[in-house]
Amino acid sequence: MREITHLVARFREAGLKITPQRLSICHLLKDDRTHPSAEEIYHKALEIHPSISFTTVYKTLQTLRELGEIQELNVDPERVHYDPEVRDHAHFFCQSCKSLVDLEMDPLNAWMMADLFPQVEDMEVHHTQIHMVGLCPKCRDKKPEA
Amino acid sequence: MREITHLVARFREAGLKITPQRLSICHLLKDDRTHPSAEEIYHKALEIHPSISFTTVYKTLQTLRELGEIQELNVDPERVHYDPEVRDHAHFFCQSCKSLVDLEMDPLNAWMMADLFPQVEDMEVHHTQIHMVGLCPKCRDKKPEA
DNA sequence: GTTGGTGCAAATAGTTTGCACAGTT
DNA sequence: AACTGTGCAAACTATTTGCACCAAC
Repeated sequence: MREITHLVARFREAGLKITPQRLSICHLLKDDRTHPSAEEIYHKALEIHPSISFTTVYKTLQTLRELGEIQELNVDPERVHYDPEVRDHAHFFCQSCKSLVDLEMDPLNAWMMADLFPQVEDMEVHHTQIHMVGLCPKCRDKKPEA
Repeated sequence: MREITHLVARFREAGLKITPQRLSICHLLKDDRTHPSAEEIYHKALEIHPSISFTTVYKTLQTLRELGEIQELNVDPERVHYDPEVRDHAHFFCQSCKSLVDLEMDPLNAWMMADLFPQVEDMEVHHTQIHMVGLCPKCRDKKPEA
């Protein structure tokens, strides 16, 4: 997700209006590395706009996704999470505490990915999601099993 | 997913009963490389057991997942898909026709994955999902854009 | 006979939409 | 003024559960 000024320009180009709600949602997303769900973004937005609706949040997220400014993550079977970082990178999802953290991937490796899967030569790949699922250190220690 | 005889043994060990419905679902899954959804499996099962319920299919899928005989794929935001192949491998999901195909990955590369993400050393990784999302050759040609 | 399974129907929850009014341009 | 965005409420859909009866063991 790019600078707010850039987002504003993109909204204008697309004939979309700049509303306080949208701006707030953009600001909220920009600094959030926690991969929030729509619901979580809605609750944070409520603190700024006590009368904002979930619908507005939802539609804004759709808009930002269509503009390619955020990406949706489908790791958590229970809900979609949103990520302001659109460059391909990996994620670790903890099945216990549901936390979702970035896994850095150096550009060289990212570039190598396509080579690992020669079959995708025929496909038009829009994005790649690499998800590791399991238990984070905290949750692993909580459940010592036996 | 292993041989049916092996599955039967595992059911017994776990104190689970061998019912015709379960056996049929296992057979259906075993030969299916299309990554069906629960609904699709249900419809195939209906042809064998005209009175089978979605609930039974659903619960059997849960059981097989708990036994580690199948894995759930979270690529399609609209529904969960099931895969009888539990070894780590990648998938390509077509956003247009919703097809989901396997991307082979040689064992060496699979093994390398962990090295690409040093951060996961602290995590207990249960499984890895690599998803490439975009358009398959057919759908790409259908939408020539401009 | 005991225990777990099946199937029906209803509940749950995340997501999506229709529409009237309000705000941006 | 024109047109898009907002917010409410309702619809939708995949998923999950409670429970009475049935079947495997």
